[in-house]
Amino acid sequence: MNRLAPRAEPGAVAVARLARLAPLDPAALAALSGATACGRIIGSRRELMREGERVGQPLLLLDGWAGEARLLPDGRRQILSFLLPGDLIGEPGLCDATALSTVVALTDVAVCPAPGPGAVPSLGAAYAAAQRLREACLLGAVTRLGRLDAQERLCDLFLELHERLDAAGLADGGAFDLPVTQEMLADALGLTPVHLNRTLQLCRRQGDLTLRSGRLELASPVQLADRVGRLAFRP
Amino acid sequence: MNRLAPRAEPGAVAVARLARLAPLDPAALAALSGATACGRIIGSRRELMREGERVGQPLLLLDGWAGEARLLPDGRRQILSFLLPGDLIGEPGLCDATALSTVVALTDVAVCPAPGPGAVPSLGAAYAAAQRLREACLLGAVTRLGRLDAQERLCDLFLELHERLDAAGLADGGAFDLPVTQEMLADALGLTPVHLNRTLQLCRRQGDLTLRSGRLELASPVQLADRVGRLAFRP
DNA sequence: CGCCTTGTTGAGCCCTTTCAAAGGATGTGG
DNA sequence: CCACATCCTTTGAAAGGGCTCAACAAGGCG
Repeated sequence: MNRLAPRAEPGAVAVARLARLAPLDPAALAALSGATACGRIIGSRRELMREGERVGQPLLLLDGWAGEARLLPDGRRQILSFLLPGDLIGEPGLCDATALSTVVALTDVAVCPAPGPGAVPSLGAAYAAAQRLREACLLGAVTRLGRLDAQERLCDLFLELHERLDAAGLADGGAFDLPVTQEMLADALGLTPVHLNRTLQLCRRQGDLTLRSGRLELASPVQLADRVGRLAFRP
Repeated sequence: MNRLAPRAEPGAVAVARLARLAPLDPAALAALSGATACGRIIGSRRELMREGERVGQPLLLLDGWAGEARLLPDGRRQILSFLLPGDLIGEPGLCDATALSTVVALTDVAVCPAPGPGAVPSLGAAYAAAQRLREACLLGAVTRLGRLDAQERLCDLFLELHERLDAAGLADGGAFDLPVTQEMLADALGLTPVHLNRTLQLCRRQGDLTLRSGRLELASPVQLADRVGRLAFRP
């Protein structure tokens, strides 16, 4: 089930993504390469963190996708954000707090402990930038769910993922791997799987995208962004 | 229009709310009382910050309500969060960044510059706690908009406001002032004003609340929280 | 007292959900 | 290498929640 293809450099993309958020000095790079060496694989559907429990060691996601979610007592689920390679799970520097959300591995996933920002200021800057980016995405999610219709939501989410994956070097033009089920997308977009599927087909028929065997291609990201009124995040 | 009743102590509730987030030492209290002395009034509907522009001096909201919003090109509006007395507008310590959202005064509002956390660690701790609370509310908003129906959304929002106002000493049992129009509530809940109104009546008929002339009373906050499956935030 | 914003109500339509079932993939075991 | 099981995707039909349009009542404020 979504087995991870072993990469040449386990944490290379994650480190590259952090480095793009803030320039990393040798000390930061050393701390990171020490950490990525301790990576471990966690199976799909496993929980990395549970809402209400103490957050443990903050982690750095090296490979695979995870999801931050809230679970309602009656079984409904809302995915708050997708976590991509290079994203943090839990806030470094904030220990001993209770988790605000549950984090689940959506695919098999590789993680390593996130080095504390303690003695490495450039790493702290990267973490701060990541936190800020996360907030921008959360605000985007609120707007998406509150004021966009199904088709706009879907396109807006795909555009966000494209931006983020592109920043990690994981996008190829308008195309990228989308290793999640339609049900997960539906849980992120506040839709039912059935309606998500229909919306997807609508987008396909309009020529906005193709999605086959876990690979998504956006016909024209910029044009699409303009059409759904998405304003890119510029830090 | 929603004129501010002058208070004996302009920033007392704001300071009290911050103090409840983290114990404030004398240095922090001094910095705050210096700042609150510089408070100024800003009229309803005025913008305090605009998305995409540089954030200016971070502010502390002393009195009145503001709203953090995103505006779509076609006129739709999503209120991301309500800002209450004691809330921060802009992040202290993060200067020279572009704003991620637009902040509007929803009523007449009193603000003062937020003292930088620089030399006062206990103030920094309070700011960090505030930031964390803000994140919890954002996650709550995503879940609300994504997975709750109209009635659940409304009750959940009222419960959040009650919790937050209660922490500021601005709630009286299950009752508090709600100085916003139904249109603003609708913009926060991703509903149309018309449907918000009907939902409100439904809640009234069920005996969950009364709302007259800007004052809301929740019949039984705990019971209601249990019914809509809201889990209180416990730091 | 009259204007203007806000709140309320009605009717019909549309987007999204629900329920149900049939195809397609994918992986496992024989 | 095929058969089977399981998960995921796709499609249909009908119901429902929320939206739109429109008009009217009700307050505040000048």
